[in-house]
Amino acid sequence: MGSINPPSSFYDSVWRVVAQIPVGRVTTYGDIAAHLGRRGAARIVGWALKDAVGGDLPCHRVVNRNGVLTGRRHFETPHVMAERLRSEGVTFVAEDQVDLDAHRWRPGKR
DNA sequence: GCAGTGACCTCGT
DNA sequence: AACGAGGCCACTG
Repeated sequence: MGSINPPSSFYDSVWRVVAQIPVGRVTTYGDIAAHLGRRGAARIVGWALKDAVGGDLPCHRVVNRNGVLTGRRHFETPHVMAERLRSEGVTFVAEDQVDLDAHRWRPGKR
């Protein structure tokens, strides 16, 4: 807050929202896209995260509508995503599926 | 400027 | 209920 910067592109907006995800919480692509005003841009969110893998953005806290770690295969190693979420206290209902009902976070709430 | 891509979502059968 | 196909939008070559 305080200093706001105009988003250079849609990616910047996504990265900004993802960077505000608290620890131990997860969000979905559709929620981010909807928060940005683009419901059909859910795929673009994934693209932005792909460019953010290896950066300082908690891309592992973004899951699909089912809570499945769809992007784990794009990480350095497939198990990194789940390991990180578990390390933050996120519960799993399956090997590659997190409990959305327990850690669902919505953008804008910081 | 055109075409291809893709870590999704929704609808139809 | 489960499976398949299409649509959508923004970025890169």
